[in-house]
Amino acid sequence: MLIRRVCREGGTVKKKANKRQPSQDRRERILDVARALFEEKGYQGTTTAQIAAAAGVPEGTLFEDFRTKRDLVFAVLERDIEVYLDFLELQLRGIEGALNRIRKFIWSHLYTWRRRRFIARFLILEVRQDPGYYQSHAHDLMQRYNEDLMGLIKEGIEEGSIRADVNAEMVRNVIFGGIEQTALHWALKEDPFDVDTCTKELCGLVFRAIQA
Amino acid sequence: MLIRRVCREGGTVKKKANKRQPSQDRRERILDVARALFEEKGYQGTTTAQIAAAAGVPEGTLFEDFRTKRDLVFAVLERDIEVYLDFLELQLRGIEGALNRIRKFIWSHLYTWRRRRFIARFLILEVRQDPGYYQSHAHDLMQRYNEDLMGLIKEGIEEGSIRADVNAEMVRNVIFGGIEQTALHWALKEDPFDVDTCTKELCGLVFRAIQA
Amino acid sequence: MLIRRVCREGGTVKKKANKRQPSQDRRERILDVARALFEEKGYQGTTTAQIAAAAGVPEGTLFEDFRTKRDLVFAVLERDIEVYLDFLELQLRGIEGALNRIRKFIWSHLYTWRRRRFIARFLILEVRQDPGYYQSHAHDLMQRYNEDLMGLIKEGIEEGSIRADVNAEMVRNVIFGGIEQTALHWALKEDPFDVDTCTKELCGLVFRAIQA
Amino acid sequence: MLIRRVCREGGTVKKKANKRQPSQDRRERILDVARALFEEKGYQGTTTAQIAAAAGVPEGTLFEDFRTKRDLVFAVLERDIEVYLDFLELQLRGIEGALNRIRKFIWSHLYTWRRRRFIARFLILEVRQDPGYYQSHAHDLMQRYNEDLMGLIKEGIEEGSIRADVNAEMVRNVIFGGIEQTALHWALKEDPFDVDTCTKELCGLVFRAIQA
DNA sequence: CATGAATGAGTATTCATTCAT
DNA sequence: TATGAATGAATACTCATTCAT
Repeated sequence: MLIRRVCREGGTVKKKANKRQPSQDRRERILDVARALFEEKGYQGTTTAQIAAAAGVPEGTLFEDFRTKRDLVFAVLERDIEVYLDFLELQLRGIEGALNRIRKFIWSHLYTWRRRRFIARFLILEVRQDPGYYQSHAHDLMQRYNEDLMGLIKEGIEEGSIRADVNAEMVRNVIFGGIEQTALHWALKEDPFDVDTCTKELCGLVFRAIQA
Repeated sequence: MLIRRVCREGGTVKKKANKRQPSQDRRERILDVARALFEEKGYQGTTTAQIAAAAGVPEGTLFEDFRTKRDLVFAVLERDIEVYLDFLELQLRGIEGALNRIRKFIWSHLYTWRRRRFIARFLILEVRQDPGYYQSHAHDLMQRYNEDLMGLIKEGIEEGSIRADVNAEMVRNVIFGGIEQTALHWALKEDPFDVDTCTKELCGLVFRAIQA
Repeated sequence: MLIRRVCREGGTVKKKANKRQPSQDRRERILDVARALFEEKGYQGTTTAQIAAAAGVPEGTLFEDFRTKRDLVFAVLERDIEVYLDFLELQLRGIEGALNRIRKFIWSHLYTWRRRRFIARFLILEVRQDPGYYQSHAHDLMQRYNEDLMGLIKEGIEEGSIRADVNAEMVRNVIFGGIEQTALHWALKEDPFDVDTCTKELCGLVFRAIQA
Repeated sequence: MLIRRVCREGGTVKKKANKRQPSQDRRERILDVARALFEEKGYQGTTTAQIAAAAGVPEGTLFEDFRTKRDLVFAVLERDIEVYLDFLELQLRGIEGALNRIRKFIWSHLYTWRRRRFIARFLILEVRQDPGYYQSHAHDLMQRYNEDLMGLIKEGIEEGSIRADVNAEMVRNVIFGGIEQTALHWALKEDPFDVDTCTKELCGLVFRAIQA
């Protein structure tokens, strides 16, 4: 079965002289354009060929940096989430009181989703359907994030600033749900929201509900 | 308000009343099996061939009743939403007081999503990415549904049962968001929720936040 | 994940008015051109696109008639082998004596391979590497064919026309091997052989070796 | 005749004697692992990356020693065939009589194929399809090998030990064919054959056919 | 000479939709 | 109106080979 090769070898394959690409930049560039394209057209709607073209790399290179297309999305997500979690951690430093920390948590979340529509869209709409997501590092990060909020709620209960009779899970649902609805309207309709105002309003409602 | 439902109540729900009966049955059958398959394997994961086979109709027939596969999903959604809205309207009859009506609204929503995982999954995860959705009748129905809740909230403010200083939009966000988070955990993890308990907990939180 | 479809649906896809193709003819035509191409360029060297183009059918049609490319080769082989076995059976009728029957067997084999280079090439060179071959109907047929020759040899021993001390397996090896070498030189070098002469010479040698 | 071998015997077998040693080792190592991999997974089934990795050389190095992957297979073949021809030449020394020499020829052939399944498999199944093979040194060697057997047959005719009326070509076909069939069953089915027994049986048949 | 990252051409198969009957 | 065979566009991934260092 040597035939196929034979055919290819018939003519010498000459291409334009290629220049090397600094590898690290390249990976970042791919992640950047992939995020933009995924944001614009969804996961299924974006082809690896499009990503490669937009990043100015040959298609084969994509698969050197990322084993599969799916690995690529997860890599985009992970990078963004990690940046966000670092940011969040910094934001929460030096803030006292569970409620104040929850307020900051909400603010940071809205602030980030506002700037990175990609995270909102993919976390809410795309990856949830992918069973692989639940084994991914991105999911781990989100789990921890989730637990962070649960932790803050319980902290509040312990320190007495949050009523002991609230159901922490439902509180989390309401907070995440409120954020998600707010962000979603924007993510889908391009109807931008004001982070400070939304934070104030969401906290206004939620705190009145849970304050001791 | 929910008036529009009332209007359509006079006649039986027949869209193309002149179509001969076998066709009508067939259409329903297709919608039924399509819903089941979409629920099980998602939109992309379900082929028109599978739907046709399961419905016992030739593949070409699908495209007589529905111009495209996308139209078919939307039709499934529309039918379910319409059934739901009829149900909701009935549930709300004879209930006095905005808060009581909102409670019933939440309960109905959770109750229905619990029984029709398809609506939850597709409304939250699939159709939102489809620009066509925003022109579809399904979206119109959801819009009006949305406005219904807004109406109830404003009603409450007017009748004095809800604080005048709440932001109605954010209240709606918190309510829908809370519902969605609750339903989502279930839709994705098969972790069933109890409708009555969840209603009670969600209302407990929300009402404490908005009660005058 | 409705996006991809959406994109495709954007423009109406209009093609040249297609004419129907009588299905049975088509299958045969595909088998014919596939045989020719496989013969010319081997299995790996032939693409499904080439086969489809040569047969004048759209590529998708190939996969309606044959589930996979591999199924297609086996189908070509099976058809040819079946035709050959029918032919052989007819040739052997009314011939008395194991040696005479073996001579006819050899002659038929050479005669057919001479006309159907494809069988020679694929049976000797290509399918043997394919594990799937050993489960295929084509292989079953060849097995039976093999056993037929072994049967004739044993028959000869029983009737006393073949020496009892020969190793039947090696006799078969020598016969098939002799045929194969003869056919192979031709199959590869386009150096045609004369069926009658080769039969005479091969039988001359072999019979002198095995005759009682 | 086998004379040519004798000529090369004076010096050790060094082709590019001026090459520095490490390169020579490397080349051998590559040939060794390539043979093992080709044997195990066939030509198409083996990637140059795998070969490079197994040989512990960078991929680029492969293409310094061998212009293409195809050149590499041929090189493996050539080396094995050369080793075999040297071996054969040695085996035939001091044997008198064409039939005795042919017997040794057959034995050596079977003995070698038995130990180097690679040669059997590639010569019978893979390279024959490659038009490049017929220009390769490996093919030259096999041609000469072929002619060697033809020479022995003619020798036998001249010395009167082989009947003058046999067709030398068909004798060769029967001998090679018999060997190939025997080896093939083993190469494909892992059904090992006994070299001495097979030699005896094959010679038993063939000699009875051609003995004067 | 040696390297190994970069390259991009190449390919089997699926499936929504059409349209000749 | 109903059919279902026919259609062909669309797509992720591999791997032999090159060439800048």
